[in-house]
Amino acid sequence: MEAELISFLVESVKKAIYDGDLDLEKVPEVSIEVPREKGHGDYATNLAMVLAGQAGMNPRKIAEIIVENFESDIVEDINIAGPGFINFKLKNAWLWNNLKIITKRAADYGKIDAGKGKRVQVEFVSVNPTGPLHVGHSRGAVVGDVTASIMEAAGYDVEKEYYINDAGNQMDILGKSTLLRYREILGEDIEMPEDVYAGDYIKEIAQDLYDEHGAELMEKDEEQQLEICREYAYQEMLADIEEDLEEFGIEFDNWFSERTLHPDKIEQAIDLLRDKGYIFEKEDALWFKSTDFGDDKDRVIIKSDGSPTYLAADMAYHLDKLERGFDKLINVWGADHHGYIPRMKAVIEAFGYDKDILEVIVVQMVTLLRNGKKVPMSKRAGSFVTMKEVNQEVGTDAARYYYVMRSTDSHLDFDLELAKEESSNNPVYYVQYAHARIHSILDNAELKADAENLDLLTHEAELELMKMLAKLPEEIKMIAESRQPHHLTTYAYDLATAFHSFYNNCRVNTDSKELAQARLYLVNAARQVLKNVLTLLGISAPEQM
RNA sequence: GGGGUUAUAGCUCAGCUGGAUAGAGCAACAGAUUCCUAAUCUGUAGGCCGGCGGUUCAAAUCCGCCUAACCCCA
Repeated sequence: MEAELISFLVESVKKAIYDGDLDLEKVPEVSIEVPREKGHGDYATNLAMVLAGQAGMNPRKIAEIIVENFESDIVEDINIAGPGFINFKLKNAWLWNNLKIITKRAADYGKIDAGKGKRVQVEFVSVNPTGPLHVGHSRGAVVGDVTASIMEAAGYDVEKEYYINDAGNQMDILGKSTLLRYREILGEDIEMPEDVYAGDYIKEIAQDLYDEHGAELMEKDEEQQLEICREYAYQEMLADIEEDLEEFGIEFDNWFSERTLHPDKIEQAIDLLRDKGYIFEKEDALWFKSTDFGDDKDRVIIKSDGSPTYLAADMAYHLDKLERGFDKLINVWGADHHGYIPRMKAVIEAFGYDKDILEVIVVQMVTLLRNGKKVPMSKRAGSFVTMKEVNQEVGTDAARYYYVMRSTDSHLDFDLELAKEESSNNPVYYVQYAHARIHSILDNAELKADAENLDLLTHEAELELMKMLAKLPEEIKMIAESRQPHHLTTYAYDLATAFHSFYNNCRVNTDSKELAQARLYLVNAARQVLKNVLTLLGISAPEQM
């Protein structure tokens, strides 16, 4: 819709320039918005005000010229208001026709080709497999998942990836932690040191290990014991993570193991940078000269003991991503990693790519509250609430909605008790209820939906609903471009509001056959759009509640 | 000490590239269903958009400084 209006406007301006009414070099970027005030029409543009400077005329005069030259078959009324706004009122016929488009495209309605098939990788969650996913990870998981879905709907070729940090010291600690618990099960009196994972899940892993292998580990030397424990715990942890995510409706196209980078890929990445002159030696360590690319200091990549740093592996990993030919790499990171962005951008640039290929969505922290009180969480201390626990407590639909409903820039307070107590006021139920209500209407209908008399749909509430339905493609475009999935929950809510208002104003199954059939057609289109939006959010669309 | 994010109604938050009278939910108050699900709808009230400067025809939005909270780094 916006695109059509813009092209009509551009035509109008071109014509005015050609006729000599406007003195402009070229037609500028035209933007269109939906005015806050309904009285201002369906759409509006500030084009005349933007042009005022370069054309050297007052905005209202320019607006008059544009309006005089404006021709369009979808606009009912066009007028000038305020300091120079041009307001448009659409013909209802356009809205009626859009219902047919929705019906025809069905599950594909809302999909657009703005992404033009560009290949985008979204990497998210990527939690170390040393413990279960906790509530702090959930938000990034949902944000990444929904962002990926929306970008796919916007016409990008999207791949979702999980990077498994399965190499490095934390894996050895995992092995050590498991071994100590295992020996405890065998009857040893163990005092847990500070530098191990203390969570109860380690005990469970150790118990499983014992159930499978009995005491046979003790016959091996300590190095072997540690390795067996490490690998056993790793596999169990990873399986748990995959299961938790799957239950949360999150599936990845690719699970990338850090181990596949050691040591060859890492060496290759370093060699590449060394050839380009970005590697130097100092104090027995190997450094990456990231300050050449705007980082505030250079970074160690190989420590003096010869072991690679996290950054070394991340370099190799991102080189691998770049070589896979993605046009855009989107990483979803927690706010505690934001300081990592400049050095990763430096890495991308050092490899010879545009640093803007990498885009990081920084997701602010989640504070879990219970009865208004902060739940303290520390992975090391073993006191944390898992993703699974929260999802079981409030339900995955509500959990997903809550995690994605706020701007990623804002901190999120998630009160469990509130989420449960207020479940009847939960926005997610409000949206789902609209969907269920439509099914109820359709179940009760004795007639079949028919597009024959859509021109009977002229009630204010009907027009509002149809306009809301027509907005979905524009919403998808805006959300995909801004990477701000929370806007989709706002849209879902507004759409539900438009429907509930319609429901209370217009009876669908009425005595008038023609009107009933037209309204059934409208209601079915609304059902489809609600369903499409909920699907993008990964939330179920119940037919009964 | 340096950096990031946030600050908007009593509470939780929207406000897309600067635009017309700053919006929604919850809470409060007043109403609505002989009829498709009242988990709904309609209305009222509630604001120095953290503070001070600056840019602009126009600032909640952009820039600078200050304050507070959270998070990173030293």
